[in-house]
Amino acid sequence: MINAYQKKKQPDLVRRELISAAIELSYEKGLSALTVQAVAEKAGVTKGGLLHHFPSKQKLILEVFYSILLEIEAQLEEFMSADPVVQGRFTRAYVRLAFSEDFNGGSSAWVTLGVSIIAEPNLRKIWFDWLKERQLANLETDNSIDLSLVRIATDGVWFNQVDGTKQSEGIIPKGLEDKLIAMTYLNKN
Amino acid sequence: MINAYQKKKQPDLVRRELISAAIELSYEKGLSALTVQAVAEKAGVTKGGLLHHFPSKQKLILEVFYSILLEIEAQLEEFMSADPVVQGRFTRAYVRLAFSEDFNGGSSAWVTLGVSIIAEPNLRKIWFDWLKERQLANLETDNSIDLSLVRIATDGVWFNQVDGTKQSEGIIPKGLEDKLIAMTYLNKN
DNA sequence: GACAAGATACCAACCGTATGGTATCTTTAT
DNA sequence: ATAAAGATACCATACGGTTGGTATCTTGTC
Repeated sequence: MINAYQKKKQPDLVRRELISAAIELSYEKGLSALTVQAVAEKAGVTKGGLLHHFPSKQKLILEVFYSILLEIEAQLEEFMSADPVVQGRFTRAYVRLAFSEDFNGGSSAWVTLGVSIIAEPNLRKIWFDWLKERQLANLETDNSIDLSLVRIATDGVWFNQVDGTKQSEGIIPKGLEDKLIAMTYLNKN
Repeated sequence: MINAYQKKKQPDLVRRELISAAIELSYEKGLSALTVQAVAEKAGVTKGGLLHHFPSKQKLILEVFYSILLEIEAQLEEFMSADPVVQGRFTRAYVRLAFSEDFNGGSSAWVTLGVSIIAEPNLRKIWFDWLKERQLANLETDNSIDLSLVRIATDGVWFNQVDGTKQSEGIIPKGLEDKLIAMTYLNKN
């Protein structure tokens, strides 16, 4: 038996591995199955190894949450800067993000984690604070009631996608993305 | 000291008390704080007492979930039968429910529990199955893409209301309910 | 209407387990 | 050599659930 100590050390990789393990676990088995043991195992590390990187479970979950927020933020930026029209481009980015493959599909992981995590009051606050702040930052280009409607509908899309099964396709009609995007170009109602 | 055994027995009341205790707890402290101990205490009963009514924690949560579904169903029925226009009335009831006082406000409890519970894969399935079924039942009156959009937007409203703070008023614009209701009367797009 | 007798409601104490966390060790990297 | 990465062993606790007991409620019988 080869000694487990003799693995090559790749701390950053392990860290990332731990975070995605946490995401996947919470997606597959629910938040209640998110034990440090299970996360560590899934990442191919022992509990001690995990706790070396994250001082507590709370901190782990927090970091997972922030990493998701960061990725969302990055993708939003990307969509926004690719959009030639200024008016409503934050809202459009929001829509496109919800329908993007990275967001649902195979790695729908962090969609679910987002929802799961909103079940926890402290994380809930972080999320809504973030959302509010992003909204304020884009007040000048995305402030109509119609754009609000689109964004809220997008939350609904997001929410319905949590259901991993193909069933959501029955709930979210084909062509909804286009319709929502189109709505962002109509100013005034 | 009076013996605790000598209290009057009110099984039905205690049962209800336990269910609302579970709802409130999950709302205030998150799903992770939902221990049988805490629920029992909040309901003024011992753990043994709780487990007499509900054979397991799982069963308790399930019953809580079903009780919420039942109430939602009842309120939907009420809204629908009060609606003179047939076309789109399921969708309108859905909208009105999301904005109703019973649904958020003081007893926003079960809103949150709804979301919390969706974090649990097994309950998630029940929810989406129910939703799908309701949708099929109202296929003839509520089948356009526009109505789908309204319903999905309503999910978004619901979702944003989970944030208990007054902040949600910044996200959900005044007059959105009227707008959504109005949208249900436009057939064809 | 009284009363036995079973059923129901609930309490108090306990149990096994699994979990988050700590302490300490070995190995690798610099 | 020193620090970081990670393993192993261990601990205290809190959790879900069980058990056995004690009240109260309900029902059936006379």
